[in-house]
This record gives sequence, structure tokens and C-alpha cells, in this order.
Amino acid sequence: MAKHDPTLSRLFHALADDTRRGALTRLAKAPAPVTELAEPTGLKLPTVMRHLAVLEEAGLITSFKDGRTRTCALVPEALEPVRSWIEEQRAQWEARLDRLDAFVMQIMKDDEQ
Amino acid sequence: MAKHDPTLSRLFHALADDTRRGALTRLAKAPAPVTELAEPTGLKLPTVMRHLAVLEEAGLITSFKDGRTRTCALVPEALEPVRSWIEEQRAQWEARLDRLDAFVMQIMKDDEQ
DNA sequence: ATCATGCTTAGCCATATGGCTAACTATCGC
DNA sequence: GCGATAGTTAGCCATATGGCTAAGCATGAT
Repeated sequence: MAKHDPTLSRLFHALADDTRRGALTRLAKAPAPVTELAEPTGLKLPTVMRHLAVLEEAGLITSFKDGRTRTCALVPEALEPVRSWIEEQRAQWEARLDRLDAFVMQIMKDDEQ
Repeated sequence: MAKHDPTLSRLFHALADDTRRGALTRLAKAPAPVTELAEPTGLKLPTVMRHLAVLEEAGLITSFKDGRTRTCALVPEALEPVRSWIEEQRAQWEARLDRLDAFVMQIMKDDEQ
């Protein structure tokens, strides 16, 4: 099944976890072997491997095996779809920030739930 | 229980779903009642409500009830933490794009799995 | 008062996710 | 070859997620 499926949903899902974001920021400094990525997490190796697999399936990282150690590294462009989606939204959301005022008033007065 | 917990994980998770992103882009045009948000999805109301709850818990939308209809609207600032995290990463990732070259070579020749 | 509308709540079901242990494979260093 | 090292695979378990139906509860229209 699609080894690398960098759809928005897959990307966002991959990013929706502290452990995985932690691995990414660690890899932002330099490529690293699995064990080194696992160490600060306090999690067991198989668990970390799963997280790394999620990142790799989303296309956010690559890895290659040299001898018995697997080295992981970022795929910098991978973040682009996410970034552009966010930017698109932000542009539109801000574009109508003005028209929102009246709506906010409604909330103020009704203040439901 | 936290009604509004806009942590990064929660935000990313909320965004990791087509239906929910669909609702957001719809709301980018203007606030809308639940039924209208549900209509294009082909999903049942309770299901859509759950999606909207996820968005609201992440702080991405608000809603208020006027009579029997609940109107939902974006919370434009909500996207900011996500945007800034992405930007931070991008900055760092690109910063060491150069040093990545050697690594890519490795992948080329080993070509694991 | 009654009926349709627009949610809401409760609860069921299948699958996905995140964690673990145990056991296996493949190097590397001696 | 032998033991330690670094992954890897398989499988178990609890909880979360995403979908549904059925039933309930206001509110608006007649």
C-alpha cells in the first residue's frame, strides 16, 4: 500500500503527535539513527519505529540502512503542501475578518451552551 | 474535558480530515448552520456534529445557537500556532538543505529497504 | 395544538492508533 | 564463532475515531 502518500490528511495526521514532531525537530539539526531518535522519548524501540513509519509514509522523512543502523533524515519539501494549505486558509480567513465583527456581537449576546 | 484546548497536536489532528477541512474552507466564505455544513458531505448529522465538535475543541471554530439553528464560524487566529510551527520548521529545514546533499548521495547508493 | 425542522444525546460497531513484550535477524568487534 | 548491538516482526491490549440508527427536545410555522 502506498509507501509514500503525502496527502494533506496523512501529513496533518503525521504531525498530530508530540513524539513525531519531536523526531522532526531533532532531525532538523541532522540525520540520526533510530536508537538516537528513540532515546529522548522514553518509548520502546518498536513503538518509535511505528512513529517513524508514519512519518515516512507521509513523506516527511526518508531513511537508509548502513550496516545494522538505519539513518533517518528530513525530506524538507514534504512540508510544502501543508504550508501552502495553511497560507491559503489564512489569506481567506483574514480577508473576511472585518465581516466577522457582527457575528462576534451575536456570540456576545447569545453566549450559548 | 477542556472545551477549548488548542494544542498543536489537537490542531493538527483536527486538520487531518477531509470532512473537517472541507467545513473550514466552507466557513472561510461565511458562517453557516450545521445542516448547511452537513449537506455537501453526504454524512449523517450526528457524524457531522462530531466533526464540528472536534474543530471547536481545537479552537478552530466557534458556534452560537439562535433559535433552533446553530451557526458556526471560523476563529481566524486559531490557525496561528500551526502556521508558526510550520514556519519555524521550514526555516530550520531549509537552513541545512545544503548539508543534506552528502546524505542524499548515501541514499542513492545504498537504496535500502 | 400540532407538526415539521434542526439539532442533540445515547449507544452500537468496525477499524485505527499507540503502547508493550517476546522472539528473530543481521551486523560488528573480538 | 560468540556475544553484544541495532533493528525488525509478530501479536496482544486498551483506547480513540469515524460512521450509523434511534429516540429525544426545543422552536418555528400553521
